[in-house]
Amino acid sequence: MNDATLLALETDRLMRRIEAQLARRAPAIDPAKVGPLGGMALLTLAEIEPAPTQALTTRMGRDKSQMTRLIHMLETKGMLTRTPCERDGRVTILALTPAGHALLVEIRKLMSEVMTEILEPLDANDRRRLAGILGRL
Amino acid sequence: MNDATLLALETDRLMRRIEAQLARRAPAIDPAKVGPLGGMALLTLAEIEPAPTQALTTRMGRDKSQMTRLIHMLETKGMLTRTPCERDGRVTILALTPAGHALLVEIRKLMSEVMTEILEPLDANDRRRLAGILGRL
DNA sequence: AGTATTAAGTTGAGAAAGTCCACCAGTATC
DNA sequence: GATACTGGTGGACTTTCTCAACTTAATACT
Repeated sequence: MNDATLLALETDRLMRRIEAQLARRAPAIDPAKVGPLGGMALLTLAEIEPAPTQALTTRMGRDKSQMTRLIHMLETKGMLTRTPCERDGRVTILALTPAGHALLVEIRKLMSEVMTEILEPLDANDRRRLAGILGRL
Repeated sequence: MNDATLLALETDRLMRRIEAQLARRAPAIDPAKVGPLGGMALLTLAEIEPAPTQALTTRMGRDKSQMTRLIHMLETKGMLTRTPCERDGRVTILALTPAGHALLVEIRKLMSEVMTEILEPLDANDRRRLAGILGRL
């Protein structure tokens, strides 16, 4: 077995575990039913808010049409606002609403519970290293 | 932003990049159209072959019904064989066929191309560390 | 032995996620 | 001002995922 290949498989496994854990506990904190992808979008948006759709799209690595629909869903649920950009008539700027921020608090709490459980076999050094490495990729 | 949360987002981003790169180049080497998930399954099976369906299922972290269908697809394409277990009448043992192994050679080649590209910003030490850490998770 | 659980695998149905393509409306280029 | 490009939208479709019901086989109970 090739090293690089193994690495890809293990990354996939890790991601699946994270998603499974989240799915198991998410119902409790997701009354608005934004779904896992919606949650990801909110988390990602929080990093760069306010930002044009395009920025969120590339950051999440998803198709733009998928993003359009996701964003509209989040807008109708009151989690974010879409305001047209003044400088460029094509772009719309996304920003979280207070409700969006409130939901994020819950999502982050959940996420950190899940991650501490999953990262449990790692010591503090490993965690720092992992974070550093992922940051560079 | 919480560290653990960031880590999950970055893992997702990484996985998406891997998948996107694979999808971009896969058509060339996938005349049998096993698809990305099929490729993953073959790679994973290669690690543990011969193995019962259940082992592959848990290793891939997917739902068993999904796995049933995926495996049947791979069987009809001649990539693996399903033989009933003698000891336990419930389980079926999966094994790669020569065609499966042949396809795997291509998949691995592709995978390692993609991964060297993606891991390019890391030096050898980081790669070893990352592999070690993922192995422990 | 005879019933009750539990486990492996299959099937159905439907939701969620992802992909591909054509399109419109602004913007930039020349 | 015609042309190409970019951000975002919508339609149609495939793949992946999930949930629940069911079959058959093994195990546990007592």
